Amino acid sequence: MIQRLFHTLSDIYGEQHWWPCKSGSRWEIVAGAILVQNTAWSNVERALANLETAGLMSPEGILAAPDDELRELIRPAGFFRQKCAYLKAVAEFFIAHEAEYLASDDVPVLRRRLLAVRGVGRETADDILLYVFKKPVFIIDACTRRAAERHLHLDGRLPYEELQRIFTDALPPDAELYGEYHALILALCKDSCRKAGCGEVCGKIGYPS
DNA sequence: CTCCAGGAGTGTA
DNA sequence: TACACTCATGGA
Repeated sequence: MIQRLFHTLSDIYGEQHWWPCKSGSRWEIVAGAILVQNTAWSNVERALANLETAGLMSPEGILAAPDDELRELIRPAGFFRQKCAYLKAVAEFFIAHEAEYLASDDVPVLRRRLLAVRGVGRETADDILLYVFKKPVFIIDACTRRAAERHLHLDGRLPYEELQRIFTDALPPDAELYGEYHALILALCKDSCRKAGCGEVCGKIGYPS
């Protein structure tokens, strides 16, 4: 079921080539992962563009910027007071451990340590492990839970790691595959399937009409 | 106008 | 463990 859904989505939406930011630098992905928390990506793009224009698209730049200035730059992404503090905490961690995270493959340990950083919860930690450091970690977000419920007949309210294990048990540990799958699920999420009058897409997937 | 988007932290029972 | 609450902007 899980593999079939992937191939169906892949046929419909094609290659997604994520993470969607312009430079694709590791830090830009980290910053995006923090800024996108409970926020539309269109708002994150403005904040990232502001950081770029201000010359602060680096962990060192984030740490050097006064809170007042940083908050103004990221304001479009919402929750700017929290996210200002989160970005600084993650910047410090990133500077200290980037090389180590590139070298190590001990995913459970890397994940635990990321979760100890202020502002990094399960989903953000997995965003970073997968898209920044290319570790085979499957991301569970609100869209994944909805897709799991509607198209895989799973309980979307299952605990994070439990739902995650269901996906990883059904798939080979391939970071490329996990990244595509997550991107495809978000493509599905933005599509019409969660609205009334679901069209051709839902028919192919088997969404009950 | 209301609703909500690729969450996380804190407090309560 | 399981909820309720807070944080904030911009688009539909």
